[in-house]
Amino acid sequence: VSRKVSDSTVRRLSHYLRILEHLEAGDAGTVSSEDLAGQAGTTAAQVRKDLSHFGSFGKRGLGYAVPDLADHVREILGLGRPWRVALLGAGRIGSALFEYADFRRRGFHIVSVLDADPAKVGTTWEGVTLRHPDEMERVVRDDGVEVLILAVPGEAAQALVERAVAAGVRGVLNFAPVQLRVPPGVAVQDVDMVMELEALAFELTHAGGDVP
Amino acid sequence: VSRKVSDSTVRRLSHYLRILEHLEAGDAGTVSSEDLAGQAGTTAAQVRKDLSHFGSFGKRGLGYAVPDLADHVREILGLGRPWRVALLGAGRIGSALFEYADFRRRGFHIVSVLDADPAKVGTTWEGVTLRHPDEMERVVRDDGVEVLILAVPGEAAQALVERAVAAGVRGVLNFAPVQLRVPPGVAVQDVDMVMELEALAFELTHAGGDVP
DNA sequence: AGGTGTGAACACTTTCACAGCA
DNA sequence: TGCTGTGAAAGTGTTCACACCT
Repeated sequence: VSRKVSDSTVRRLSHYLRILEHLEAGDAGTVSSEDLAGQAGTTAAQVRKDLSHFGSFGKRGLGYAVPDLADHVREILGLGRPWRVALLGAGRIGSALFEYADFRRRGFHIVSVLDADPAKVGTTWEGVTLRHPDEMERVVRDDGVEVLILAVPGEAAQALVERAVAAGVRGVLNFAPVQLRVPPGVAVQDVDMVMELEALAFELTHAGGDVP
Repeated sequence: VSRKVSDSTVRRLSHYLRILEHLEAGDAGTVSSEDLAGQAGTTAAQVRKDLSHFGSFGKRGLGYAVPDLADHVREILGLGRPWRVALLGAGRIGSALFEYADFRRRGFHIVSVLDADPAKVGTTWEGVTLRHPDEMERVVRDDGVEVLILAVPGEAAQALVERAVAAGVRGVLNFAPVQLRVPPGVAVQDVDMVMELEALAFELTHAGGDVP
C-alpha cells in the first residue's frame, strides 16, 4: 500500500521545519496551522493537508506542540540520522558549499572532497583531505558516501556521476547545468541558478499580465 | 486579454534554451519536439504545449529551426536585453556567484557589489568597487539596478530588501533562508540548498515507495 | 469556542489523439 | 508522409467546508 506525496509537499515540509526550529529557539510551545501558514506563505488548509499525509500530530482546539511537530517533520524528511555526503568539485562554488554551515546543522556531513586539480589534491580542508576523482570508487566505499554534491564545470558531470552511482551513491545534488542520466532508484535534485534568474526575468518582462 | 503561464512552463523554457544553444553550437539546423523533449527529460506534447502559449514557431512535418526557436525563447524569457544586477553580500557564496560566468553569458551583468565588511568596502573586483549597504539607495539609482542577488546571512535580509525595493529594485534572487515579504509587483525567487538536500533525503528514505 | 483532520469541489497541469498544414 | 498545434480527457494539486475532538 503506497500513497504518493507530491514534491511541493516535501518542499513545504522543509520550509515548515525551518520555521518550527525558529519557534523552538523562541518561547512558543504550540502553533496553529494558521500561524505556520502565515510564516510559510501558504494557507492553513495546505499545512494541515501536508501533515495529514503522514499522521495526526495536532490536538483539536489547540494546535501543534512545537518540539513534537519539529521532531515528526525531521523524521518524515529522513533527518532522523546523519547523512554522509561527498563534495565533487572544489572550485568557487564547491568551496562555498563546503563551508555552508546549514548543511551540517541539518545532519548533512561532508566527509569527502574530490577535485581534479593537482594543486588541490592532498591539501586538507577542516580535516578532510582532498582526493582525485580517479579514487572515486575507493572514496565512496571507504567513507560510506550516500549522497554526492556535484559542483564541477559540466562536461565531466555525467561520467563522474556514473562512477559514483556504480560505487554506491544513491542521491545527487547537481549544480552542473546538464540533464543527468541515472539509473532508476537514484535521486537527483538540480540547482540551476541561471534558470532562477531567467524565471525572474520572465516575470518582470511580463509584469503587466498578458502574453501575446 | 491575459493568459497565465505556469511556473513549470517557464522553467522548462529555460531548459529548452540551454539545449537549443547547445544545438546551435553544433550542426543541427532543425529539431523536432520529440528530440527536444528527449534531451530535456519531458514529452513531445509538453514541449509543443509550452511553446504554443507564445506562438507557432515550428513548421509542420519538419520541426523547429534551431536558431530561430532559440531567438524566440530568449525573447519570451525576457533575455532580449541585458539586465543590471546588484550582488548583496560578498562572502563565500556571494563571491562564487560573482565569478559565475553563466550569468553574464545570458545577459545578467553584475554592476554593483555591496557588503557590510569594512575590510571589503572600497576594494575592487574585476572593475566593480565594493560599496557599503548604507549606500543602497544611491547605488541602485546610479547603477540602474533592476535585480538583486541576495547572499547575506539571513537576519539582515528583510531590511535590506525593503530598502532595495524602495529604491527601485523589482526582482530578487534570494539565497537567504528566510521568507521575504515584498510589495506586489516585486518578484522573488528563492534558492534554498538545504531544502534541496532535504528533498533528496526524503526520497532516499521513502525509497521503497510507501508512506505510513 | 477553537482548531484539527478530511472528503468533496475546484483549479490547474499534463497527456492524449487527431485535424491540418508543409 | 511527418510533425506541429490544439481541443478534450485524464490526472494532480489546492481550497473549501464541516464533522469531530478537546
